[in-house]
Amino acid sequence: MVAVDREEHSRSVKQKILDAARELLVADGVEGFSMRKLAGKIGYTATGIYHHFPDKQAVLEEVIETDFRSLRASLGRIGNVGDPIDRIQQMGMAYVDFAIEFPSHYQILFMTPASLPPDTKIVRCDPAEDAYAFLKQVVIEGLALGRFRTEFLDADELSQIIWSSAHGLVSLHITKGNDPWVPWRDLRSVSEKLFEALLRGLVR
Amino acid sequence: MVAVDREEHSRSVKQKILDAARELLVADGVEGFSMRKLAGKIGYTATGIYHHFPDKQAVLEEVIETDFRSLRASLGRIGNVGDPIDRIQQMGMAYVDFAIEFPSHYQILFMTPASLPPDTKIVRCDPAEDAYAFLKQVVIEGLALGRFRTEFLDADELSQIIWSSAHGLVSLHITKGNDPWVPWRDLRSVSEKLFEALLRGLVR
DNA sequence: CTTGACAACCTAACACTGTTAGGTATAATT
DNA sequence: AATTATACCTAACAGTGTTAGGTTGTCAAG
Repeated sequence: MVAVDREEHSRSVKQKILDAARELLVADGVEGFSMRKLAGKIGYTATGIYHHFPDKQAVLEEVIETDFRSLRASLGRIGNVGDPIDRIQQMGMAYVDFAIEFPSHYQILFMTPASLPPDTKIVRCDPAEDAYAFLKQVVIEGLALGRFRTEFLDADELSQIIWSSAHGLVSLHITKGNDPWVPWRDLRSVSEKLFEALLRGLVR
Repeated sequence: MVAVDREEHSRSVKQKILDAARELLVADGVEGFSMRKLAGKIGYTATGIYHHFPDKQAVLEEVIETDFRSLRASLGRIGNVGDPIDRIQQMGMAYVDFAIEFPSHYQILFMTPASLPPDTKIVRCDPAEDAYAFLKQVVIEGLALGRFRTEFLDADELSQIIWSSAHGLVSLHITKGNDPWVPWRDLRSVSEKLFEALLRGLVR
């Protein structure tokens, strides 16, 4: 076995870990995800994983980063042409669809506080950051076209308003979706109505 | 020491635990809250607390229930008179103010999935449920007065839309409030603008 | 006044968690 | 053939919530 084979093998082990991690995350959720369980799924001991990943967070981040590409693709597919307001609505729906497809991913990405901020030096790039940038860019276009009411001048303020609405719906569904005292309506259809109403209230 | 004194003492111990729990929750957050730390604050051992509370969740619930009364009072102060749309806006702001004042409480109440639902028999009454009921009642009034657009007929759908918007803002602030890549605007002023825009898009 | 009961608290322990230190065997390189 | 490094292991640490069982001290009853 030569060095290149060795690297290849290490890469395949890493991939095996990631696949098992995704499976475990989907099956057992964020709370049920543990290094020992993950290791058990591939016949390893928990410490064995630390030869391929620095820590638990790194494993989860890599799983999430991979699956997050589907949202990136959806957002990219919406493109740069057409009415910015329409595109914001479409982006919102893509965002909701991602949360529906990967609720545990979403939970880690958007519902878990980042550990204390002294990570400032090496910025583990955050997919959430990209999604925000995507939205803000379209908001800026809308502002340039004068599509918003005159009291809205700040792209960050507008982005935060829109992002919050989408996040509120999906995060409540994730945390309270099984509580019997909320007669939940279909998430997608409510989302559409929410975006329509909100944007109607935002545009000029 | 007679029986009544004994009860009184037990109650004061219970109160001491609750006070320490509130302090610990505010200081160290949800993640930093542990039974051993809580016990340490009052010179007890962790197990000692279990003679006054069945488990950790019960301690937190009682702390939260107490402080939640301030939101209940605010919502009650808004009353049953006046324009329902105006009242919804006021309720939203009261909700936001509660989240600002008690972020850790809010995190437990609205951002943590209730443990598996077989609690169906003995319903530990959930303050979140009350808040939702408050909102829904005013939404129903608005519906009765024909204040909403004709496509909105369902009080639950409307309530969920409005609740989501409020929740999205405050929950993102709590989880991502320290992330440097979001230039957060003032939560209260953004909230006001969000509610105005959303309600403008909802009303007839 | 003694006995029994009960409350309130303790120490130990269990089953977990993420993570680190240190050892071992196997494979690749010199 | 000797050395080095990889990939894995066991054991352990410091936590977590929680339970079992023992030790007080104060109460109520005989």
